[in-house]
Amino acid sequence: MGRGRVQLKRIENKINRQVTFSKRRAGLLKKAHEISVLCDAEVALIVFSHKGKLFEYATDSCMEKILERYERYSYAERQLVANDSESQGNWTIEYTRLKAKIDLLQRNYRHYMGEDLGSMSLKELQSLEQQLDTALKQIRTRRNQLMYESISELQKKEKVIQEQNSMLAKKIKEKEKIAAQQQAQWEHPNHGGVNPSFLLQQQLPSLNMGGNYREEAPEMGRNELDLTLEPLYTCHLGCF
Amino acid sequence: MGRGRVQLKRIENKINRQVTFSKRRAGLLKKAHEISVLCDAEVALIVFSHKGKLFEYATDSCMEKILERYERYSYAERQLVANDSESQGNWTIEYTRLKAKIDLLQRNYRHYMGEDLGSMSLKELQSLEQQLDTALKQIRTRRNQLMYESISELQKKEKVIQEQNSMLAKKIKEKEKIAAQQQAQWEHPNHGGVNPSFLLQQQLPSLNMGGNYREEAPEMGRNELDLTLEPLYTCHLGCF
DNA sequence: AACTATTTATAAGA
DNA sequence: TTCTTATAAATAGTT
Repeated sequence: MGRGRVQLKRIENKINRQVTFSKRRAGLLKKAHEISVLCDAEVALIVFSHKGKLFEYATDSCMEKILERYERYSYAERQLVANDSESQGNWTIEYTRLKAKIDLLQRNYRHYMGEDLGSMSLKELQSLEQQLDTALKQIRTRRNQLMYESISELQKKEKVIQEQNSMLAKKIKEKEKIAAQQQAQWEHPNHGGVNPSFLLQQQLPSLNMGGNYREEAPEMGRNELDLTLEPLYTCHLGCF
Repeated sequence: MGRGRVQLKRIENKINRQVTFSKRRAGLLKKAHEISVLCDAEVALIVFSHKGKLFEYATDSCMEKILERYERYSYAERQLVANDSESQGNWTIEYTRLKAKIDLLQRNYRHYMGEDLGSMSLKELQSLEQQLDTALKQIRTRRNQLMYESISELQKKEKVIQEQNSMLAKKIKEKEKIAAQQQAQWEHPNHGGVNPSFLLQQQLPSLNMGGNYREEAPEMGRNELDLTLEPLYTCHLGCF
């Protein structure tokens, strides 16, 4: 249906295939829905694109129910509701089925680990290779995403801490000012006398050093260092 | 599509509904197959008629495989369903154990497919990445090995066939020589007379043509062509 | 089941 | 991706 007769074989052009997939997928889902409504049928449609993306349609949006029904139909023996009298008979079958499932999964898993490849055909190998390649890409994308997230979180933290630091710096500056004023007041009234500000004079240089550090803080890259300064300041300030 | 626009609602007339179902079902299955082939997609289609009859299509006739893949995709929902049915049930411990095993395997498997990576830490992702990378390398090694094996086998075959060809060529050359000698013997004794070699003279040109082909044979790339010549030669030789 | 008038789907092009 | 359009396909109603 379209401007040319179509060959029933894989479309080699990638772009073309993608476009056709997009269109036909829409058509297929629509038709599935139509037959479901018009004819009162129960339809389940699952489509995985070449790239592995999932598209699905299910009557009444109840895929699991239909798949259950399908399984029941395929494995007539299967019964989920187990009454004690009935369950005994079905048990063996169910058990066998599960074991088979495990076997299949383990085999697949081994293949995904690059083991036990001897039994695979060239075609299977190529398919596996492509799938793994895709998976690896996805994993790397996810890893990068995680790393970026981690980085931006660290940057946020850095910002917060820097703000804290500059706030603390401001506080200390004010305290210094007050301290200087107090010193001036004390020094002028009692010339040449021994006074209690002796202790304060000893402490001032260390406070000034702290002041210098504070000015530099906003340009610092390592927040941990700044953080360790905080209790020191608090301690000094606590002396006043 | 048809002689009237169609309302998207259940067809009440039973006969009509049945006929429409039949027609549309065929169309739907066909389209499912087409998108699968054209776009290299994996399709599973399940249709239960109103009466409960099952119709299905699956890419590569492997419904279970596709359903497995689907289940892996919609893992979270499946988990809920599983928990529900487990809580109501008389399941034995063994059954639960097997199911747990399957869950674990499927989780790992999903990770190997590059799906459901959200729950993994950076460290886990890096480990997975490395493992997959290793697996991929092994798979590619195995694939290359298979291809080399295939190539060397073909080369062996080619050699055998070429030897066969040159043997046949030799045979024909000898036969020609004998034929030429016989002709010479017949022509000399009866000068100008009509003789039975008339028939042979007619055949010689075709034999020479065959001879020319034989000379080229060792340089030919396609053995099949040479093989088809074999019965022809045999036939000509049979005339002597 | 076949036929055919129409409606739909869609391939190709923009 | 989305729109348009020419054409192939699907199919509703009929025989």
